[in-house]
Amino acid sequence: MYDILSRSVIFQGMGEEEIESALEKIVYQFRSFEKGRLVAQRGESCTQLMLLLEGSVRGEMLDLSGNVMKIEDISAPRPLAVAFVFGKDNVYPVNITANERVRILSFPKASLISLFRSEPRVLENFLNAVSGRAQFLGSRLHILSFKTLRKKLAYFLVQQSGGRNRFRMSVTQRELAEYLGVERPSLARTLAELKDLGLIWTEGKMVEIIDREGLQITGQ
Amino acid sequence: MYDILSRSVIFQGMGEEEIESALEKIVYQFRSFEKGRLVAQRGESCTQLMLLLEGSVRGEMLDLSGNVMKIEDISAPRPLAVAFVFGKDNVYPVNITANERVRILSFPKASLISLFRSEPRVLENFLNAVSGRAQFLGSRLHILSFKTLRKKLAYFLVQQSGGRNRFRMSVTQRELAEYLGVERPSLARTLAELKDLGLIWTEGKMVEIIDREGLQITGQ
DNA sequence: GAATATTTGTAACATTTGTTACATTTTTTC
DNA sequence: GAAAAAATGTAACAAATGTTACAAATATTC
Repeated sequence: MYDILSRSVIFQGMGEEEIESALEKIVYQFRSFEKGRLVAQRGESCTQLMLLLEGSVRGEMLDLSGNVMKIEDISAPRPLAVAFVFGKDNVYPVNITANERVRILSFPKASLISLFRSEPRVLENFLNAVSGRAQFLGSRLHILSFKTLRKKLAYFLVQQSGGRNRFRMSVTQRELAEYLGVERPSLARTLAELKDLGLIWTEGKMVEIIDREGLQITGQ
Repeated sequence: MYDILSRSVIFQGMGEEEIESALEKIVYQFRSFEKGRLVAQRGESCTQLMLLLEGSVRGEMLDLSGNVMKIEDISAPRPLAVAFVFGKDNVYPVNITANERVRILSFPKASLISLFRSEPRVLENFLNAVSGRAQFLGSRLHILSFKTLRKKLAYFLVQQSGGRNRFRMSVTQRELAEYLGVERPSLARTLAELKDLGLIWTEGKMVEIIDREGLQITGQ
């Protein structure tokens, strides 16, 4: 188990013995859920940091008409809901459901705080995790704040390129469409427009940015 | 100054003398910026926690075509970029510009960490601030993930109502439209649709939810 | 309370995106 | 490497949203 923990964002940078001795001093709990079971329910108060040891879960919300909207997938060894242990609204924002059999290590908030005291590395890791979460959400929000799909896509491509002129798309069109909040055919259409305009060139998953400035200006 | 700090999210819950003696032990810096000056530039690395003592700043990005897009306004005594002191990408995501003359208290990351050690309350406050930021962004993202404006608006109204059937809108249509990422006339049109459907009733800024379930189901 | 600024309601039309469907290509599985 | 599954390209049409403009209502300022 300690090998899994040492690869998690919360305990990274610590040796297995170090983790073991740190955990001896605090209270924590093992929990297992079978496939399809509810790990946490929307609105339920979040008083523990949960760390996935094995398996994966999905966050999803459902409206009154019964539609399920998948928000996110989380796999071991990631923590669940790092941003909801602290802060004002200590309730899960979505239902969390087991995709398969999962094993979870669960730390009450008090244990977490005492870990912060005894292990500065855990505190730093936790701060990094929550901050990273906020950064990720901020960057998603940023891209969604563009009003037209062409702008969203242009911004995404420039960001994805990381300054290089040729790069490989790391996601499928379907995934990218979901990320940008549009339908897949709409994305394909806009991608074709950028190609027709001579701003980019693509072959399979390879993308070449031909006119970087034009790409950034496109759509005003 | 200590009175301002005691009202900030970072030092709240601490008395003025307590704050004063905590600050005596660490390094920090005062800075001032005139109206219109750049407080921090996009891409610049963020190594300090900045706390607005006076005035307000705005976060904005600009693309190569020179268009300015306002992201957010921040007023004293709020901290700037709490989520960028820690985490992987320690760079400002946007330009931060002074709206008027501002005074800022600036804590290097090392000072912050030593504050965390000596003042558990500051640590807790900081954790709450970053978590709160992630929660805020997550909830905005959540609302933007609805594909149609009618769903976004319905969700917003249900959320805003807080369970009550009559409530006062706390924002103008223009602000709400910006929040939802749509144009103001589009919002007004959709609001009128919800009224025509008999789901809500409005007069001035007062809103009454007539058919809560219908509102939640609307638009599937 | 008169003058001014801001907000709201609404309309016509342009543009963008969604929807559905299907053929083709690429990747994965066995 | 053949078969199956997934991903991609594209088209026609429907629906939603943007754009622009203006009048009416409301709030703010002096």
